[in-house]
Amino acid sequence: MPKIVDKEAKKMEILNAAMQVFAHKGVVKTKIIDIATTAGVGKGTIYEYFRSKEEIFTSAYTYFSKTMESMVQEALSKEDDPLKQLELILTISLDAFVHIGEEFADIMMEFWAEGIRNKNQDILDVINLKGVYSNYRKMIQKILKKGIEKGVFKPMDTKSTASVLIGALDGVMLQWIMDRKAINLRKVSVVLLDSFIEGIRKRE
Amino acid sequence: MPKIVDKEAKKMEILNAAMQVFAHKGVVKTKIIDIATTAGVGKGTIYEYFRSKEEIFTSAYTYFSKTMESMVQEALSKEDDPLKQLELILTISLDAFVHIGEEFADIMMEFWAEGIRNKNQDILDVINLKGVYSNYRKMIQKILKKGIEKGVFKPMDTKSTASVLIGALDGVMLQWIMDRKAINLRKVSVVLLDSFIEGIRKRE
DNA sequence: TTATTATGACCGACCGGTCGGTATTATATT
DNA sequence: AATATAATACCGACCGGTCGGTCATAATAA
Repeated sequence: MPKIVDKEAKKMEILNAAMQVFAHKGVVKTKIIDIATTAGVGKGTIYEYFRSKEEIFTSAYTYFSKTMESMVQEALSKEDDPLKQLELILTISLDAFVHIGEEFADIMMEFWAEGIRNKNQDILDVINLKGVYSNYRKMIQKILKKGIEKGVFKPMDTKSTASVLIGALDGVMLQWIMDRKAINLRKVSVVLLDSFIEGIRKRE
Repeated sequence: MPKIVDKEAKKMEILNAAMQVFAHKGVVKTKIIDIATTAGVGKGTIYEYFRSKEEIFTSAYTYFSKTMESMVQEALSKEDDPLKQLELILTISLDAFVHIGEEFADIMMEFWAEGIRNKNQDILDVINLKGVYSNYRKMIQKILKKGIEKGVFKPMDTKSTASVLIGALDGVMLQWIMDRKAINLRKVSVVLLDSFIEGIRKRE
Protein backbone atom coordinates (compact mmCIF):
# COMPACT_ATOMS: atom_id res chain seq x y z
CA MET A 1 0.00 0.00 0.00
CA PRO A 2 2.58 2.55 0.96
CA LYS A 3 5.26 3.98 -1.17
CA ILE A 4 8.29 1.96 -0.14
CA VAL A 5 11.32 4.03 0.68
CA ASP A 6 14.33 3.10 2.70
CA LYS A 7 13.79 5.63 5.45
CA GLU A 8 17.11 4.89 7.07
CA ALA A 9 19.07 5.38 3.89
CA LYS A 10 17.36 8.63 3.13
CA LYS A 11 17.93 9.87 6.63
CA MET A 12 21.61 9.24 6.12
CA GLU A 13 21.53 11.11 2.83
CA ILE A 14 20.07 14.10 4.57
CA LEU A 15 22.58 13.77 7.38
CA ASN A 16 25.42 13.68 4.91
CA ALA A 17 24.09 16.73 3.17
CA ALA A 18 23.78 18.46 6.51
CA MET A 19 27.35 17.68 7.47
CA GLN A 20 28.57 18.96 4.14
CA VAL A 21 26.73 22.23 4.59
CA PHE A 22 27.69 22.56 8.26
CA ALA A 23 31.32 22.18 7.35
CA HIS A 24 31.03 24.68 4.55
CA LYS A 25 28.92 27.41 6.12
CA GLY A 26 28.96 26.77 9.84
CA VAL A 27 26.01 25.60 11.87
CA VAL A 28 24.44 28.96 12.59
CA LYS A 29 24.59 30.16 9.03
CA THR A 30 23.23 26.91 7.68
CA LYS A 31 19.56 27.20 6.82
CA ILE A 32 17.23 24.26 6.57
CA ILE A 33 16.68 25.10 2.96
CA ASP A 34 20.42 24.76 2.32
CA ILE A 35 20.39 21.24 3.68
CA ALA A 36 17.27 20.40 1.73
CA THR A 37 18.70 21.72 -1.52
CA THR A 38 21.97 19.89 -1.02
CA ALA A 39 20.12 16.68 -0.24
CA GLY A 40 17.95 17.24 -3.29
CA VAL A 41 14.68 17.25 -1.38
CA GLY A 42 12.10 19.80 -0.42
CA LYS A 43 12.27 21.73 2.81
CA GLY A 44 9.29 19.94 4.28
CA THR A 45 10.87 16.57 3.70
CA ILE A 46 13.61 17.39 6.14
CA TYR A 47 11.01 17.48 8.87
CA GLU A 48 9.81 14.01 7.93
CA TYR A 49 13.17 12.74 9.10
CA PHE A 50 14.22 15.14 11.81
CA ARG A 51 12.26 17.02 14.40
CA SER A 52 14.34 20.16 14.31
CA LYS A 53 17.55 21.77 13.21
CA GLU A 54 19.03 20.96 16.57
CA GLU A 55 18.21 17.30 16.15
CA ILE A 56 20.01 17.32 12.83
CA PHE A 57 23.01 18.81 14.52
CA THR A 58 23.15 16.37 17.41
CA SER A 59 22.59 13.43 15.06
CA ALA A 60 25.44 14.60 12.91
CA TYR A 61 27.67 14.92 15.91
CA THR A 62 26.85 11.48 17.23
CA TYR A 63 27.42 9.89 13.86
CA PHE A 64 30.65 11.72 13.39
CA SER A 65 32.05 10.86 16.78
CA LYS A 66 31.15 7.20 16.46
CA THR A 67 32.92 6.99 13.13
CA MET A 68 35.98 8.66 14.53
CA GLU A 69 36.03 6.44 17.58
CA SER A 70 35.76 3.19 15.69
CA MET A 71 38.58 4.27 13.41
CA VAL A 72 40.81 4.71 16.41
CA GLN A 73 39.65 1.52 18.14
CA GLU A 74 40.28 -0.44 15.00
CA ALA A 75 43.83 0.83 14.68
CA LEU A 76 44.64 0.41 18.36
CA SER A 77 43.65 -3.22 18.39
CA LYS A 78 46.45 -4.05 16.00
CA GLU A 79 49.16 -2.68 18.23
CA ASP A 80 50.24 -3.76 21.66
CA ASP A 81 53.06 -1.47 22.64
CA PRO A 82 51.70 1.43 24.75
CA LEU A 83 54.20 3.82 23.28
CA LYS A 84 53.22 2.89 19.76
CA GLN A 85 49.58 3.10 20.70
CA LEU A 86 49.94 6.67 21.85
CA GLU A 87 51.70 7.45 18.64
CA LEU A 88 48.84 5.86 16.74
CA ILE A 89 46.20 7.93 18.43
CA LEU A 90 47.99 11.13 17.58
CA THR A 91 48.75 10.06 14.06
CA ILE A 92 45.25 8.94 13.28
CA SER A 93 43.63 12.04 14.68
CA LEU A 94 45.96 14.36 12.87
CA ASP A 95 45.78 12.34 9.70
CA ALA A 96 42.05 12.54 9.85
CA PHE A 97 42.45 16.27 9.85
CA VAL A 98 45.09 16.54 7.21
CA HIS A 99 44.31 13.70 4.86
CA ILE A 100 40.65 12.85 4.93
CA GLY A 101 40.15 16.46 4.12
CA GLU A 102 39.56 19.91 5.31
CA GLU A 103 35.89 19.23 5.49
CA PHE A 104 36.51 16.83 8.31
CA ALA A 105 38.42 19.41 10.27
CA ASP A 106 35.86 22.08 9.65
CA ILE A 107 32.98 20.05 10.89
CA MET A 108 34.85 19.01 13.99
CA MET A 109 35.46 22.65 14.71
CA GLU A 110 31.84 23.37 14.13
CA PHE A 111 30.94 20.89 16.81
CA TRP A 112 33.34 22.47 19.23
CA ALA A 113 32.11 25.91 18.50
CA GLU A 114 28.54 24.84 18.90
CA GLY A 115 29.31 23.13 22.16
CA ILE A 116 31.14 26.14 23.45
CA ARG A 117 28.55 28.60 22.36
CA ASN A 118 25.64 26.67 23.62
CA LYS A 119 24.93 27.39 27.20
CA ASN A 120 21.99 25.10 26.69
CA GLN A 121 23.16 22.06 28.59
CA ASP A 122 21.51 19.61 26.20
CA ILE A 123 24.02 20.03 23.43
CA LEU A 124 26.94 20.08 25.82
CA ASP A 125 25.73 16.80 27.27
CA VAL A 126 25.49 15.16 23.90
CA ILE A 127 29.01 16.26 23.14
CA ASN A 128 30.47 15.25 26.46
CA LEU A 129 28.69 12.02 27.11
CA LYS A 130 28.43 10.55 23.67
CA GLY A 131 31.26 12.62 22.39
CA VAL A 132 34.84 12.07 21.52
CA TYR A 133 36.08 13.61 24.70
CA SER A 134 35.23 11.22 27.45
CA ASN A 135 35.91 8.19 25.29
CA TYR A 136 39.24 9.45 24.13
CA ARG A 137 40.21 10.27 27.64
CA LYS A 138 39.36 6.78 28.79
CA MET A 139 41.20 5.19 25.91
CA ILE A 140 44.34 7.17 26.55
CA GLN A 141 44.11 6.58 30.25
CA LYS A 142 44.00 2.86 29.65
CA ILE A 143 47.08 3.03 27.49
CA LEU A 144 48.93 5.06 30.07
CA LYS A 145 48.04 2.64 32.84
CA LYS A 146 49.21 -0.29 30.83
CA GLY A 147 52.43 1.55 30.04
CA ILE A 148 53.05 2.17 33.70
CA GLU A 149 52.43 -1.47 34.53
CA LYS A 150 54.84 -2.52 31.87
CA GLY A 151 57.41 -0.11 33.21
CA VAL A 152 57.55 1.91 30.01
CA PHE A 153 56.09 5.06 31.57
CA LYS A 154 56.84 6.49 34.94
CA PRO A 155 54.06 6.66 37.53
CA MET A 156 51.71 9.59 36.99
CA ASP A 157 48.21 10.93 37.41
CA THR A 158 46.86 9.16 34.35
CA LYS A 159 43.63 11.09 34.18
CA SER A 160 45.25 14.49 34.16
CA THR A 161 47.94 13.34 31.79
CA ALA A 162 45.34 12.03 29.41
CA SER A 163 43.59 15.40 29.54
CA VAL A 164 46.81 17.16 28.76
CA LEU A 165 47.47 14.97 25.76
CA ILE A 166 43.99 15.40 24.35
CA GLY A 167 44.20 19.07 25.10
CA ALA A 168 47.45 19.44 23.27
CA LEU A 169 46.06 17.59 20.30
CA ASP A 170 42.90 19.66 20.15
CA GLY A 171 44.72 22.87 20.75
CA VAL A 172 47.18 22.29 17.97
CA MET A 173 44.38 21.52 15.56
CA LEU A 174 42.60 24.63 16.73
CA GLN A 175 45.56 26.77 15.86
CA TRP A 176 45.91 25.08 12.54
CA ILE A 177 42.32 25.81 11.68
CA MET A 178 42.60 29.40 12.75
CA ASP A 179 45.64 30.04 10.64
CA ARG A 180 46.74 27.21 8.41
CA LYS A 181 49.61 29.14 6.97
CA ALA A 182 51.19 29.71 10.35
CA ILE A 183 51.21 26.09 11.43
CA ASN A 184 52.94 23.12 9.91
CA LEU A 185 50.77 20.39 11.30
CA ARG A 186 53.19 17.59 10.48
CA LYS A 187 56.11 19.24 12.16
CA VAL A 188 54.09 20.20 15.16
CA SER A 189 52.69 16.73 15.62
CA VAL A 190 56.16 15.24 15.67
CA VAL A 191 57.22 17.75 18.27
CA LEU A 192 54.10 17.10 20.27
CA LEU A 193 54.66 13.39 20.31
CA ASP A 194 58.37 13.64 21.05
CA SER A 195 58.22 16.16 23.82
CA PHE A 196 55.22 14.52 25.40
CA ILE A 197 56.59 11.03 25.36
CA GLU A 198 59.93 12.32 26.52
CA GLY A 199 58.11 13.79 29.46
CA ILE A 200 56.33 10.65 30.59
CA ARG A 201 58.79 7.96 29.65
CA LYS A 202 60.54 6.10 32.40
CA ARG A 203 64.25 6.68 32.57
CA GLU A 204 67.01 4.38 33.64
CA MET B 1 27.28 74.03 21.59
CA PRO B 2 27.51 70.29 21.87
CA LYS B 3 26.17 68.29 24.68
CA ILE B 4 29.27 67.49 26.69
CA VAL B 5 29.87 63.80 26.70
CA ASP B 6 33.09 61.92 26.87
CA LYS B 7 32.63 59.94 23.71
CA GLU B 8 35.52 57.65 24.45
CA ALA B 9 34.33 56.85 27.94
CA LYS B 10 30.83 56.10 26.76
CA LYS B 11 32.16 53.87 24.03
CA MET B 12 34.01 51.89 26.66
CA GLU B 13 30.88 51.64 28.75
CA ILE B 14 29.06 50.13 25.84
CA LEU B 15 31.97 47.83 25.12
CA ASN B 16 31.98 46.62 28.70
CA ALA B 17 28.28 46.00 28.59
CA ALA B 18 28.75 44.10 25.34
CA MET B 19 31.46 41.90 26.79
CA GLN B 20 29.31 41.16 29.80
CA VAL B 21 26.40 40.10 27.65
CA PHE B 22 28.60 38.19 25.19
CA ALA B 23 30.04 36.18 28.06
CA HIS B 24 26.65 35.52 29.50
CA LYS B 25 24.62 34.68 26.42
CA GLY B 26 27.09 34.02 23.67
CA VAL B 27 27.67 36.26 20.68
CA VAL B 28 24.99 34.88 18.41
CA LYS B 29 22.27 34.98 21.02
CA THR B 30 23.20 38.46 22.12
CA LYS B 31 20.87 41.04 20.64
CA ILE B 32 21.71 44.69 20.22
CA ILE B 33 18.89 45.53 22.58
CA ASP B 34 20.53 43.39 25.28
CA ILE B 35 23.71 45.37 25.02
CA ALA B 36 21.82 48.65 24.98
CA THR B 37 19.79 47.73 28.05
CA THR B 38 22.84 46.55 29.94
CA ALA B 39 24.66 49.75 29.07
CA GLY B 40 21.61 51.74 30.09
CA VAL B 41 21.13 53.43 26.74
CA GLY B 42 18.68 53.19 23.90
CA LYS B 43 19.17 50.83 21.04
CA GLY B 44 19.84 53.61 18.57
CA THR B 45 22.62 55.01 20.72
CA ILE B 46 24.66 51.90 20.13
CA TYR B 47 24.87 52.89 16.50
CA GLU B 48 26.29 56.27 17.42
CA TYR B 49 29.35 54.46 18.68
CA PHE B 50 29.59 51.34 16.56
CA ARG B 51 28.77 50.68 12.96
CA SER B 52 27.46 47.17 13.48
CA LYS B 53 27.22 44.23 15.78
CA GLU B 54 30.29 42.78 14.14
CA GLU B 55 32.26 45.91 14.89
CA ILE B 56 31.26 45.64 18.52
CA PHE B 57 32.52 42.09 18.53
CA THR B 58 35.86 42.79 16.93
CA SER B 59 36.39 45.82 19.18
CA ALA B 60 35.68 43.69 22.21
CA TYR B 61 38.10 41.08 21.03
CA THR B 62 40.87 43.54 20.37
CA TYR B 63 40.39 45.17 23.74
CA PHE B 64 40.30 41.85 25.49
CA SER B 65 43.39 40.48 23.85
CA LYS B 66 45.39 43.63 24.52
CA THR B 67 44.49 43.48 28.18
CA MET B 68 45.45 39.85 28.38
CA GLU B 69 48.72 40.42 26.60
CA SER B 70 49.83 43.27 28.77
CA MET B 71 49.05 41.24 31.87
CA VAL B 72 51.41 38.56 30.66
CA GLN B 73 54.09 41.00 29.50
CA GLU B 74 54.00 42.73 32.84
CA ALA B 75 54.52 39.51 34.75
CA LEU B 76 57.22 38.21 32.44
CA SER B 77 59.33 41.32 32.81
CA LYS B 78 59.84 40.56 36.48
CA GLU B 79 61.36 37.17 35.87
CA ASP B 80 64.52 36.23 34.07
CA ASP B 81 64.75 32.46 34.28
CA PRO B 82 63.28 30.90 31.10
CA LEU B 83 61.95 27.96 33.04
CA LYS B 84 60.18 30.21 35.50
CA GLN B 85 58.90 32.34 32.66
CA LEU B 86 57.22 29.39 31.03
CA GLU B 87 55.69 28.53 34.33
CA LEU B 88 54.44 32.08 34.65
CA ILE B 89 52.74 32.08 31.29
CA LEU B 90 50.88 28.91 32.14
CA THR B 91 50.01 30.07 35.60
CA ILE B 92 48.75 33.45 34.54
CA SER B 93 46.64 32.10 31.73
CA LEU B 94 45.09 29.39 33.84
CA ASP B 95 44.64 31.72 36.77
CA ALA B 96 42.89 34.16 34.53
CA PHE B 97 40.48 31.37 33.77
CA VAL B 98 40.05 30.03 37.25
CA HIS B 99 40.39 33.09 39.43
CA ILE B 100 39.40 36.19 37.61
CA GLY B 101 36.21 34.40 37.01
CA GLU B 102 34.17 32.23 34.80
CA GLU B 103 33.11 35.25 32.86
CA PHE B 104 36.62 35.61 31.60
CA ALA B 105 36.73 32.07 30.41
CA ASP B 106 33.35 32.29 28.80
CA ILE B 107 34.16 35.32 26.77
CA MET B 108 37.44 33.88 25.61
CA MET B 109 35.51 30.85 24.47
CA GLU B 110 33.06 33.06 22.71
CA PHE B 111 35.87 34.57 20.72
CA TRP B 112 37.15 31.19 19.74
CA ALA B 113 33.75 29.94 18.78
CA GLU B 114 33.13 33.05 16.76
CA GLY B 115 36.46 32.77 15.03
CA ILE B 116 35.89 29.15 14.27
CA ARG B 117 32.39 29.58 13.04
CA ASN B 118 33.10 32.58 10.96
CA LYS B 119 34.38 31.68 7.58
CA ASN B 120 34.35 35.39 7.00
CA GLN B 121 38.07 36.05 6.82
CA ASP B 122 37.78 39.47 8.44
CA ILE B 123 37.06 38.14 11.89
CA LEU B 124 39.63 35.39 11.58
CA ASP B 125 42.22 37.99 10.62
CA VAL B 126 41.40 40.14 13.59
CA ILE B 127 41.81 37.16 15.83
CA ASN B 128 45.00 35.89 14.28
CA LEU B 129 46.83 39.08 13.57
CA LYS B 130 45.85 41.21 16.51
CA GLY B 131 44.92 38.23 18.57
CA VAL B 132 46.44 36.34 21.40
CA TYR B 133 47.70 33.58 19.22
CA SER B 134 50.50 35.01 17.21
CA ASN B 135 51.72 37.15 20.07
CA TYR B 136 51.69 34.33 22.54
CA ARG B 137 53.53 32.15 20.09
CA LYS B 138 56.18 34.78 19.62
CA MET B 139 56.53 35.35 23.34
CA ILE B 140 56.96 31.68 24.07
CA GLN B 141 59.31 31.23 21.18
CA LYS B 142 61.52 33.95 22.56
CA ILE B 143 61.61 32.30 25.96
CA LEU B 144 62.47 28.96 24.42
CA LYS B 145 65.29 30.45 22.38
CA LYS B 146 66.72 32.14 25.40
CA GLY B 147 66.48 28.88 27.32
CA ILE B 148 68.37 27.05 24.62
CA GLU B 149 71.08 29.70 24.58
CA LYS B 150 71.43 29.45 28.29
CA GLY B 151 71.66 25.70 28.03
CA VAL B 152 68.54 25.10 30.09
CA PHE B 153 66.57 23.58 27.22
CA LYS B 154 67.78 21.21 24.62
CA PRO B 155 67.84 22.35 20.99
CA MET B 156 64.45 22.16 19.33
CA ASP B 157 62.15 23.58 16.70
CA THR B 158 61.06 26.51 18.82
CA LYS B 159 58.16 27.52 16.66
CA SER B 160 56.51 24.13 16.68
CA THR B 161 57.22 23.66 20.34
CA ALA B 162 55.61 26.97 21.12
CA SER B 163 52.57 25.90 19.16
CA VAL B 164 52.36 22.69 21.08
CA LEU B 165 52.53 24.49 24.40
CA ILE B 166 49.85 27.00 23.46
CA GLY B 167 47.82 24.20 22.01
CA ALA B 168 48.02 22.16 25.17
CA LEU B 169 47.03 25.15 27.22
CA ASP B 170 44.08 26.01 25.03
CA GLY B 171 42.98 22.45 24.72
CA VAL B 172 42.97 21.86 28.43
CA MET B 173 40.91 24.98 28.98
CA LEU B 174 38.58 23.85 26.24
CA GLN B 175 37.97 20.57 27.98
CA TRP B 176 37.45 22.33 31.24
CA ILE B 177 34.81 24.58 29.74
CA MET B 178 33.06 21.69 28.11
CA ASP B 179 32.83 19.70 31.28
CA ARG B 180 34.06 21.40 34.38
CA LYS B 181 33.22 18.50 36.59
CA ALA B 182 35.43 16.13 34.66
CA ILE B 183 38.55 18.25 34.79
CA ASN B 184 40.55 19.44 37.75
CA LEU B 185 42.22 22.41 36.17
CA ARG B 186 44.80 22.84 38.92
CA LYS B 187 45.94 19.24 38.79
CA VAL B 188 46.02 19.22 35.04
CA SER B 189 48.03 22.39 34.81
CA VAL B 190 50.68 20.97 37.11
CA VAL B 191 50.87 17.86 34.98
CA LEU B 192 51.01 19.94 31.84
CA LEU B 193 53.87 22.02 33.10
CA ASP B 194 55.80 19.08 34.52
CA SER B 195 55.52 16.76 31.59
CA PHE B 196 56.18 19.52 29.12
CA ILE B 197 59.19 20.91 30.84
CA GLU B 198 60.45 17.41 31.44
CA GLY B 199 60.21 16.91 27.71
CA ILE B 200 62.22 19.93 26.66
CA ARG B 201 64.69 20.25 29.49
CA LYS B 202 68.31 19.58 28.76
CA ARG B 203 69.72 16.56 30.52
CA GLU B 204 73.17 15.89 31.81
C1' DT C 1 17.50 79.24 18.77
C1' DT C 2 20.71 75.99 17.01
C1' DA C 3 23.76 72.15 17.14
C1' DT C 4 24.32 67.85 19.05
C1' DT C 5 23.04 63.59 21.07
C1' DA C 6 19.62 60.15 22.51
C1' DT C 7 15.77 57.32 21.68
C1' DG C 8 12.44 53.75 20.53
C1' DA C 9 8.88 52.97 17.01
C1' DC C 10 9.26 51.10 12.86
C1' DC C 11 10.80 48.58 8.66
C1' DG C 12 12.08 44.88 5.92
C1' DA C 13 14.69 40.79 5.45
C1' DC C 14 15.03 36.44 7.17
C1' DC C 15 14.04 31.81 8.96
C1' DG C 16 12.37 27.69 11.48
C1' DG C 17 8.69 25.05 11.37
C1' DT C 18 3.69 23.83 9.78
C1' DC C 19 0.18 22.28 6.91
C1' DG C 20 -2.84 21.38 3.07
C1' DG C 21 -2.46 19.40 -0.99
C1' DT C 22 -0.24 16.32 -4.55
C1' DA C 23 2.29 12.27 -6.25
C1' DT C 24 3.50 7.60 -5.98
C1' DT C 25 2.79 2.94 -5.27
C1' DA C 26 1.00 -1.31 -3.06
C1' DT C 27 -3.02 -3.75 -2.38
C1' DA C 28 -8.04 -4.84 -2.86
C1' DT C 29 -11.93 -5.23 -5.75
C1' DT C 30 -14.25 -6.00 -9.91
C1' DA D 1 -6.49 -6.45 -16.37
C1' DA D 2 -8.42 -2.47 -15.08
C1' DT D 3 -9.99 0.37 -11.43
C1' DA D 4 -10.50 1.97 -6.90
C1' DT D 5 -8.64 2.66 -2.43
C1' DA D 6 -5.55 3.43 1.11
C1' DA D 7 -1.21 4.50 2.94
C1' DT D 8 2.71 6.94 2.72
C1' DA D 9 6.23 10.30 0.95
C1' DC D 10 7.00 14.69 -0.68
C1' DC D 11 6.69 19.47 -1.26
C1' DG D 12 6.80 24.58 -1.00
C1' DA D 13 3.67 28.47 0.17
C1' DC D 14 2.83 30.40 4.22
C1' DC D 15 2.85 31.99 9.14
C1' DG D 16 4.48 33.82 13.36
C1' DG D 17 8.08 35.75 15.19
C1' DT D 18 12.77 37.82 15.46
C1' DC D 19 16.33 41.09 14.87
C1' DG D 20 19.71 44.35 12.80
C1' DG D 21 19.60 48.69 11.45
C1' DT D 22 17.18 53.39 10.29
C1' DC D 23 15.00 57.62 11.03
C1' DA D 24 11.81 61.05 12.69
C1' DT D 25 11.39 63.14 16.92
C1' DA D 26 12.62 64.58 21.52
C1' DA D 27 15.74 66.21 24.83
C1' DT D 28 19.52 68.88 26.18
C1' DA D 29 23.29 71.95 26.22
C1' DA D 30 25.21 76.27 24.44
